[in-house]
Amino acid sequence: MLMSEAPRTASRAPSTLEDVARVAGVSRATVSRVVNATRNVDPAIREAVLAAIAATGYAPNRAARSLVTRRSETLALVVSGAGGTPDELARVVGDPFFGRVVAGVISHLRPRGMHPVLMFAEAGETREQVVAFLRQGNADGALIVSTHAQDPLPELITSAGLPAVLFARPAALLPISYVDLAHQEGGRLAAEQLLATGRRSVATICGPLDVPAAQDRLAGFRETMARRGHAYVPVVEGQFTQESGAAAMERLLDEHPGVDGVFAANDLMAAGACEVLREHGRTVPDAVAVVGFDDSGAALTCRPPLTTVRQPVEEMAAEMARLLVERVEHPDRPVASVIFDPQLVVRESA
Amino acid sequence: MLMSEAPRTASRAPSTLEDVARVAGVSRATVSRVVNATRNVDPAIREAVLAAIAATGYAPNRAARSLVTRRSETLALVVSGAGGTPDELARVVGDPFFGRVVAGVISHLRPRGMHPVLMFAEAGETREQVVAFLRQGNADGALIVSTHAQDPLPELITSAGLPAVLFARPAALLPISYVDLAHQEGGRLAAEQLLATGRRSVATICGPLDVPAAQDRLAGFRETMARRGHAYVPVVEGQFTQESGAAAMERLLDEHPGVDGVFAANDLMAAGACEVLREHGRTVPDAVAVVGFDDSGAALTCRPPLTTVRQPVEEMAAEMARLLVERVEHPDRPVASVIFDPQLVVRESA
DNA sequence: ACAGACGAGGAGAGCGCTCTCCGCTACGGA
DNA sequence: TCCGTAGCGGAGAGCGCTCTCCTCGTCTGT
Repeated sequence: MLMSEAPRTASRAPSTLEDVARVAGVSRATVSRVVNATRNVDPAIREAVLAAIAATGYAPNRAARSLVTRRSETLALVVSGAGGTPDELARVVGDPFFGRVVAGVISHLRPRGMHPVLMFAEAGETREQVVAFLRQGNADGALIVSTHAQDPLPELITSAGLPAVLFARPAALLPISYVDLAHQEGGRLAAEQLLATGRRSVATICGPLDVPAAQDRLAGFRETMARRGHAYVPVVEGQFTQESGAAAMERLLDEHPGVDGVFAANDLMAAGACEVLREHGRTVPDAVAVVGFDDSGAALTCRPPLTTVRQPVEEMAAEMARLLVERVEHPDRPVASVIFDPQLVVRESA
Repeated sequence: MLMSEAPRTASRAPSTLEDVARVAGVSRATVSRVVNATRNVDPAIREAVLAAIAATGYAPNRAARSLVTRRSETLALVVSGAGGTPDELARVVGDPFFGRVVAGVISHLRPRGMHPVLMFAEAGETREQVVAFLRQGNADGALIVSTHAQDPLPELITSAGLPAVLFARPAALLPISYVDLAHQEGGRLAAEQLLATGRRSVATICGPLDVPAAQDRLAGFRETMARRGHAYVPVVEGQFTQESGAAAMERLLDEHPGVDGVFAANDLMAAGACEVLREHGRTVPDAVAVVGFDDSGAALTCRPPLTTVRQPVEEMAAEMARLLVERVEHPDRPVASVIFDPQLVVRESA
């Protein structure tokens, strides 16, 4: 192929409905009806229109359509609370959790010919940008994944009257739809797995206690342990990072040397714990069993591979998309929430 | 906050330019000029308009604007060649490489108030969707990251006359802009590191040889080795997967038991090689040094952490965005390419 | 003091599409 | 035979914005 004159499938001026109508010898309205399959059209005319569309290489102009339908057929996927630097961004985006969210969202949107716009909001101003973006009609609604519990974005979106669905219940009471996991149930699964493998001295590394999900995981874990006769369970708080998990494990070994089972509120902390245990010569799972949470990539790369509590993230994300599309189409319906059940994935660590 | 009557920052009918004009007592044109800072406007009038905008809660309608400007102020970020199932999607999106690309793109786009639309194209039909999406004016251009060398999307886009920038040089000669890495230089860095650590019997696990990048890495590696007196270097071809890296290492150990240094053309294969070496009781780096390529997450989770050749992915992605924006604004300028230099990251494996 | 130039606001024509009417034809029942 | 009705195509009015003129007022130069 020569560099200079590339073949022009699309010629200079893109063709319009008017052009197609002229070629097909019908009115704009009829072409529109064929394009949108909006009313019965005589088969012969339909064919003629289709031929004209092919001949002219017509592609409907989305801006013109949006202008009258007041719909962009686009959703925003907002990661809120992410840091602004490329490094932090890369960390968030590179997180397998994010990948699973995107995959779930896409799986619902793609069959509908929709594609998400990716946005990241952190400092005050970028949150306003998100709201402005939606208010300008760039997107019909927002799928919001907050990395922090106290994220103000849901409130902003709600008070602007824009459709949105959250991943995880908002910290404050808000008239907004969300999907979430039965975190307590996840804590219960972890407890039962540890007890089932015969552990007698069990501790837990919980997540930051201002995060509702971390609270719930801990509560479910504790309650189940208590119900099985373990009234006291040592708890150390981590920050959902591998380092904090390692530090917590050090402390646990220090204060409770006899520990033989650990539930970490996410896989990253569990991986940190495993590393510390190995350094201390405690084999996993023989000396100490470890259960993680999330079933992230860390669960697989960890040695040994982690037994963990899996969130059906893809399904949850797909449900978010479903809820949002539904809300965009029927703004009058009440907000809804869907809670998913976690699942225990047994690998080698417990 | 009550669930029923949320405060309406944006009232029912969004206000238009017309509304603002009426409130400010000026014409639509003047308001437009203020909004777009397109011409000098009398300070007093300007203030009045600004006040009216605040009072009405006006947000410009993007569809209407796009209709006349023929610009969507949106770019598509296309991952082409990705699998269609949620699992495969999650794998691609969860790849730290993708995260770094997104971070780089965002870092350039966000200051300009632009946000990328995420699209995945795999089978034939979804590629057409991407083209249709662009032709409808949903996005002004495409940033394309192909996972396979023989991806037909660049050709499709080019022949439709749509602006696009590729990550990595296209396999076929195409009038299209791209950014790429000096892969040969990367191969050279790997060779020199292995030689610098005193390795005498060096082999390489190269990537699929239909991928230009794999060829270049191999060529750069070989040439440097040859120049340093190592005329023959055993080569085993891998498929850029951890399994293929492991298999290649097995074969290398079998055919060349004396090997004491290995350059794997990506980190995943290097990780596979490390695992096999460990199983065979060869310590890394003492018995065998291993150098990877990419500096992906695998380089860090690998035991020992990999010495590897890093691509400045964020910068490359940002440059892609820059090139594309430039091309959208000046379609008549010739296509351009920018080649980045790799960097050796020394960790523990070599 | 007057002509010319310049600067700034207003009027109005669309951008390409959807959607509500309206009109025409064909057909069925009384 | 005639009217009611269903079905389908056409006409035309915007959707909210930008942008090109046009007009008018003011400022400069002689």
